[in-house]
Amino acid sequence: MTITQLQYVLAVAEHQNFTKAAKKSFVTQPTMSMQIQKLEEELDILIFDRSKKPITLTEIGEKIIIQARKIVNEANRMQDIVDQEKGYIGGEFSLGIIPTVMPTLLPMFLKHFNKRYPKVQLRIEELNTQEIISLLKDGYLDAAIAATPLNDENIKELLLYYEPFVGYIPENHRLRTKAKITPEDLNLQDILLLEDGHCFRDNIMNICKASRREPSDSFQLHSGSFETLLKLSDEGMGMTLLPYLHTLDLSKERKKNLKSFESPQPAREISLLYNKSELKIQIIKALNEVLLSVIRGAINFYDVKIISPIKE
Amino acid sequence: MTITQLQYVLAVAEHQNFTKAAKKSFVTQPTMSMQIQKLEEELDILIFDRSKKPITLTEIGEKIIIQARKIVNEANRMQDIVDQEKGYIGGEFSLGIIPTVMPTLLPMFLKHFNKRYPKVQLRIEELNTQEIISLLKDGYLDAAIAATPLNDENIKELLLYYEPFVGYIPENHRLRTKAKITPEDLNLQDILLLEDGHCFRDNIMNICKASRREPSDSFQLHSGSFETLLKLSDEGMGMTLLPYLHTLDLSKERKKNLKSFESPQPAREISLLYNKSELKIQIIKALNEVLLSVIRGAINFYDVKIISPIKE
DNA sequence: TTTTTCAATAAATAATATTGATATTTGCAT
DNA sequence: ATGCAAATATCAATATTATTTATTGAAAAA
Repeated sequence: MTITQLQYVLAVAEHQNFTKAAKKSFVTQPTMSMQIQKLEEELDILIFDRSKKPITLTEIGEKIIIQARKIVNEANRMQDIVDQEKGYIGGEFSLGIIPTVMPTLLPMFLKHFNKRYPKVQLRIEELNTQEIISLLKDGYLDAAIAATPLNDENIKELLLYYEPFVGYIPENHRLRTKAKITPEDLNLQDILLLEDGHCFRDNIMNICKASRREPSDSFQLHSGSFETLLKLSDEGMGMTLLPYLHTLDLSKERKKNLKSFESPQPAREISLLYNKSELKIQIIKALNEVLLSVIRGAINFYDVKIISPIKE
Repeated sequence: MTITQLQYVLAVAEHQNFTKAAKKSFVTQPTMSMQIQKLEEELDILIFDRSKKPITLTEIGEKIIIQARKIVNEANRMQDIVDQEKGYIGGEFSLGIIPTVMPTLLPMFLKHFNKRYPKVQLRIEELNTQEIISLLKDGYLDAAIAATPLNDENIKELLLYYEPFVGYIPENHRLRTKAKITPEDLNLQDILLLEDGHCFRDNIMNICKASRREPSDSFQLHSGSFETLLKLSDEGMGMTLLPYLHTLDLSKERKKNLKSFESPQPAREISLLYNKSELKIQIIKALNEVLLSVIRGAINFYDVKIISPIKE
């Protein structure tokens, strides 16, 4: 059994197709077939059920790839250990970020990070929390930025910042006259929400739940971007809630509609996440440092009340 | 990097000698040298410091072998997974046993186990608790039998039995007239003990400590075998304590000198130990079953007080 | 049926591990 | 110092193994 064979098995399991797996592994298809056959022969079992289209894993094959992934991950970690010892920070690094953090945080740190660690090739992807959890566990992502706590024992969290929610209240709204708002003021009926799948939506549902209001199935407009919500709100369709960093680059006009919560402000917790296996931990630490240094200037809240990002 | 190369590195790290490592790995010395050089070149570091005699690991080499051991262990586990799936119980299995358990337990279960699992090649070694802990962690032992609890998070324990301590009181001893003895009766001054390193010695020290007597540095005779202690005791040199299973095959004469403790009897806890990585878990489970079935007939105590095997 | 897709097979080749023979180094004793 | 012994490195030859190109075979799609 060789590490290469295990990588081939993982590739086929991923693509469910020998030819594609071969391409992705930069070898020819016969190489794939033969090496996997050799491994199957050595273990004296069938890993793949080739009778089905597309190819599937056999029952034992499922267990084989879990173990194969472990071995390959540990093997990759060897280079990590050497790099760390040498103080070398470089290589490919893939980072997932949730949509509601992406546009505000990315411009703040990307340039800094690239400048300080030019040998790290960042691949950044916008993903929702569920995707992030699953991809982190499978080792397809090296780290991610999302709302926490997740309470997942396989994923470690490094706290980045607390980001309060800020109300965006259009003219003529019932809350317009209040100086500060409270969770009890909120009514899910007239809050414009992002579409399902965004944890920010769940955050807000949890604020409202915390104030003991029942969520309802009435007609709600859901959108994937805050810009849309803001426009709808400007049209008088209701209020909405924004994460603090999003409020910084609103127009003067729109800033007049902002209304913050009474202290302790409800806030979301944003953290850097990574797999407990600590693969590429030295890059993760570098990333964390850069993020913290960038954030320190922009955001600084202590008296906040953390709202869980999990659907409750 | 290949798994074979990692195995070679582990072999050299173990033997501190390329030539011996090569022999043990069934290859020639040039193979050793070249493959390890190749790995060192690929990682661009030196794993071994060849200037010292015997060869030592470099600072980074220490970290390399820890990771190498992980990878090789996980790789070995692959065959395990397949075996388990097939219900196959076989292969080499190395078991450590503490000296004070070895002679009584081994004859009881070895024949049964061999008969039931003829394809398992048991390699049994007599080791003290400290050696067992260290070898289990390093993966040189697949399992071990020792006194517990160890409270080591890397080692799992399967309880086998509780074995009470029994007093062996020669004629004319001050305790001879008592029907049953208590921990408070004991005085470390006149108890014959096994030599240092045996956990059974520590067990007894802990009984005495539990009865609030100070251990002393007076002249004590220490031996490695109970037979010696018994002979000395017969000569009137003092009393001693035996584990229950050892009392079963004493001569009629000697059995007259036995005196048990008042309930709850102080007892040691004997368990089957294995690494938390659960390598060869199916053999461990098989071993546990056989041990339990054999012990069930011989020993059966519930109202006992467990004495820690750890030096306190 | 014909075409397309995809994995298996065969034979040739390239890459790599291993070996036996030998050189080099180091420590140690004379 | 000199020679010896023990151990690792090096070299060239060989065996083994992975990979490739070309082709076949089987199953699904047109």
